[in-house]
Amino acid sequence: MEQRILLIEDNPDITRVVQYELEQAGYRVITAPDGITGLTSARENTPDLVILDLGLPDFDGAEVARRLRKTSSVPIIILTAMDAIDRKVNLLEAGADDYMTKPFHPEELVARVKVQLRHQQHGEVITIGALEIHPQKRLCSYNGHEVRLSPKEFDLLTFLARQPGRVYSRQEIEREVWNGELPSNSNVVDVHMANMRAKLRDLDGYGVIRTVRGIGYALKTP
Amino acid sequence: MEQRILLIEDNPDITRVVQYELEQAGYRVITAPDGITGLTSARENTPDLVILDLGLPDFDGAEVARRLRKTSSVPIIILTAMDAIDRKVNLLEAGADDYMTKPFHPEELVARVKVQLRHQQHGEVITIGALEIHPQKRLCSYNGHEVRLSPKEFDLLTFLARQPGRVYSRQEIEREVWNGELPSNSNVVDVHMANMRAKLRDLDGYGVIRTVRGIGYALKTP
DNA sequence: TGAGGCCGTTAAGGGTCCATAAAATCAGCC
DNA sequence: GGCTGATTTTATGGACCCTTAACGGCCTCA
Repeated sequence: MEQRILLIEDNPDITRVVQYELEQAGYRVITAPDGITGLTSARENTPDLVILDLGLPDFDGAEVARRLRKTSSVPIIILTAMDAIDRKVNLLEAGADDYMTKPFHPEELVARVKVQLRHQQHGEVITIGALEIHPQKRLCSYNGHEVRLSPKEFDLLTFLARQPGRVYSRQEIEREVWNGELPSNSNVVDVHMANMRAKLRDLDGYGVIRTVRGIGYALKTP
Repeated sequence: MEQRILLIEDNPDITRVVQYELEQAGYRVITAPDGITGLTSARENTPDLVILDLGLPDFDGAEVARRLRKTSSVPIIILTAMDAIDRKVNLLEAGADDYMTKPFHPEELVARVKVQLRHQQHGEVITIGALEIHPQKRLCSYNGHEVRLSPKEFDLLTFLARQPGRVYSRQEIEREVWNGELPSNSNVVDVHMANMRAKLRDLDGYGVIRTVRGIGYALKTP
């Protein structure tokens, strides 16, 4: 299926060139001249990727990126002037996946678009030893065998997998996975850990989850 | 085979010029002076491409595009006055593939027609295991046997097929397939899934659609 | 070695979410 | 204007999951 790219850019010259290059590469391009229009269009057209200029007439680009991120995980590529490059950390933090400084070669932009879409296509995979987690697909496998996890179990394991080896306290886990809404004497976390361990045990996944007495839990690194 | 182009345009002058150019380029041209006639003609003649004027005497052009799209994915090129250009996003949303602002050079229109027909020619096919989807023809088959899907069902399946395996939330599905216009407690999505599953079940297409409790639906990858 | 906390395990209750059928509404077509 | 099929709503039953609570084991420190 034809992939759609939303280009949010106020400069008509840049818009025209970029649009042409992208269409030559086989993408459908939707354009918006300012942040408001762009956000609306993103909601209506659900593009596969967004290219966003920082210097928009109405909004700060980072603000637009942040708002996009609130409702979607669409990849975002930022266009920025050379002198604004020191804010790149902020951009990546705001949810941008890549950035380019003006002036740039349109072909390079196309190349980066392809990279982002390929990432998106394959979907992130977290690998920890024999354990594989596909957050997009919500699938998990051990040694190539599927592990059927319940929703909470999957969230829990994915959370631990964010930093394998690091010990997370029950409080941290409850805050992230349960949004902090649990009675103080609940042992739900323990129960879920036990259930996951049982499922992994059936696949020789002994000791994937490590208990640190008095502190919390962690995933064992290979 | 000679390709047929349906031209829906109320201005006889434009009609004559465009028809001449297209016939010179080797296409067969069918004309219609208003929306009703155009829609009827589209059904009867199954053209390979439709050129549609926005300013029709009876209907809004976007409305005509939407109706065409309900039963066919024939490429649509919109003709619009310059001052209506800001509605272009709406047009693309309504299902238009391209647009031209009046006045235009007839040769440019012919060029765009060629581009659209070339895209069409390639006849993209999405294959997921034994499941095949032809977005242009709006046909779907399993193990070589045709699956008769309703328009909404087809849109739904095609949407899931954009990234096979990835889980889409009901919200995402409603945004894309229903344009986000659904009461918050509706379960239409579920019902359509059930109906599709029933149709696929008749062809041994067991378990093509995966339910992810608490999240949404996904297509199973082979 | 014994007490006290901490953790593992289990099973049952209650609740949420989903599948399905059937009824109701809508839209296109003759 | 009625007919047909598509779409949506409503209702019900069932599957699955989360949580609670109770108990037993193990570790640790006196």
